[in-house]
Amino acid sequence: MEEREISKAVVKRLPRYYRYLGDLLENKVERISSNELSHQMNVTASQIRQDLNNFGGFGQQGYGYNVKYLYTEIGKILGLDKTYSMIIVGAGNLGQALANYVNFEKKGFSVIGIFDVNSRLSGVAVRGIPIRMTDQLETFLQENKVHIAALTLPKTGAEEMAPILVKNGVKAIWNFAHTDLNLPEDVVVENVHLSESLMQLSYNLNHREPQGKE
Amino acid sequence: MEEREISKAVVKRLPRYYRYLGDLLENKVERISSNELSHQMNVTASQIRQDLNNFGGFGQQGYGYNVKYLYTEIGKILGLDKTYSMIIVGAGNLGQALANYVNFEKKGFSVIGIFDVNSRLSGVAVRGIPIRMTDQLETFLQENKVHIAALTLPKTGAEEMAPILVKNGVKAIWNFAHTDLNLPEDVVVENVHLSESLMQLSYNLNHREPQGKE
DNA sequence: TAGATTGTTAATCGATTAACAATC
DNA sequence: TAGATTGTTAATCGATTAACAATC
Repeated sequence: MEEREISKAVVKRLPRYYRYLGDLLENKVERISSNELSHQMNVTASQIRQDLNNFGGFGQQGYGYNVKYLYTEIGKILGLDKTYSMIIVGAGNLGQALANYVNFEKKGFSVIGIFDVNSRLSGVAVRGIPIRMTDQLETFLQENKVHIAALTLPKTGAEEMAPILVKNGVKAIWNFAHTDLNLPEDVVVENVHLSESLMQLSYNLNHREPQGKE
Repeated sequence: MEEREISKAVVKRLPRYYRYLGDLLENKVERISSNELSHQMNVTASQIRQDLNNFGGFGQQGYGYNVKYLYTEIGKILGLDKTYSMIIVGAGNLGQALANYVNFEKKGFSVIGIFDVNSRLSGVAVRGIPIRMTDQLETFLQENKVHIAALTLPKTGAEEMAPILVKNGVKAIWNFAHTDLNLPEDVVVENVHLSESLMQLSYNLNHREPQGKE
């Protein structure tokens, strides 16, 4: 199970490979060379080969890569051959968007609970999943195995909830709150900071090249 | 206006500095050294100083950085001293979440229109902004200066809409669709690929260190 | 002034790209 | 077999970290 450490940059590229391979698969493309893929994806062929070879030799000299095989293998590397139970803490627009979304987009991530502090949402259902009150969260965690918790609530709420989640065995947090959660090393956190993304856009909008050169 | 090229990595860190400085400001901290900030942010002091010095000397030897001043300056670098008009194309949960969200979170980004193809949403308002039909988009763009367009609609829709936006002068696209938009060089695109973020989380969940070491 | 801490140069580290021998 | 293309080593490039002189 223990390969040498894979860099963050590589891990970040894997889902993109996966997406392109999925598209190729849909278009019934059977095989592809790193060169051809590099043109489609706008990266170097060298990078593709290096990235893949972190995990093994998936190609064949003189042939390239079998699309279906490579797609499946990257899926396995990403853990998409497994299923995960997920809860969403914070049933605002964003939480509800995720609830509607995650199930659709990718099998394997199954939303089994949605929580909120707002009692007006009590009993309201999103995609058949009733919104529960946050004070029932701990009990719920004890009665249900939860792999992933998405935090779609304000900063202070997220900081309060995270340790409770961790205490009750949640090992992965998808954090949409505007804060960096400080959690034990064996808990993985993936941050989605939308306002920081928007600021990057704003930066780039103000610093882009004048349209002179093509 | 033309400094030497700033790397993507640096730009990505700026909003995080901005957030920490904002928090410090709220806590009435007047000055901070790169060393102290580095501890709070879990980065090296060297990196902070290098990053900032891409844009100028904001500190003072023997003193450190004035929090309020640095906060303001980074804000300017990010373009947060300006205002932007924004539209949201795709009025599903995610689009509505953004509409509710962007205004709150950061002044300066003002949502002036929301569009969707679904005629059942016609006339429905989100935060006082009526949802318009997509076939009115082009006219709207001609009548209103739009700086930023958020694309919160499916892949195919996004690929159709993007060129229309660009043709009518939109220079910044916040893309939530699962596709890489191929647009002219003077248009900036910031991608938020949630499913890829979730896959990274899944990867890390499956490859994290066993909890042995602290 | 002495102490602190920046701005900046130099050293190191890591990631990307190039090159090519291995091999299908 | 000859041609294509990988897997992998070596070279380059860029980003991070360390060190320290400048200076408040």
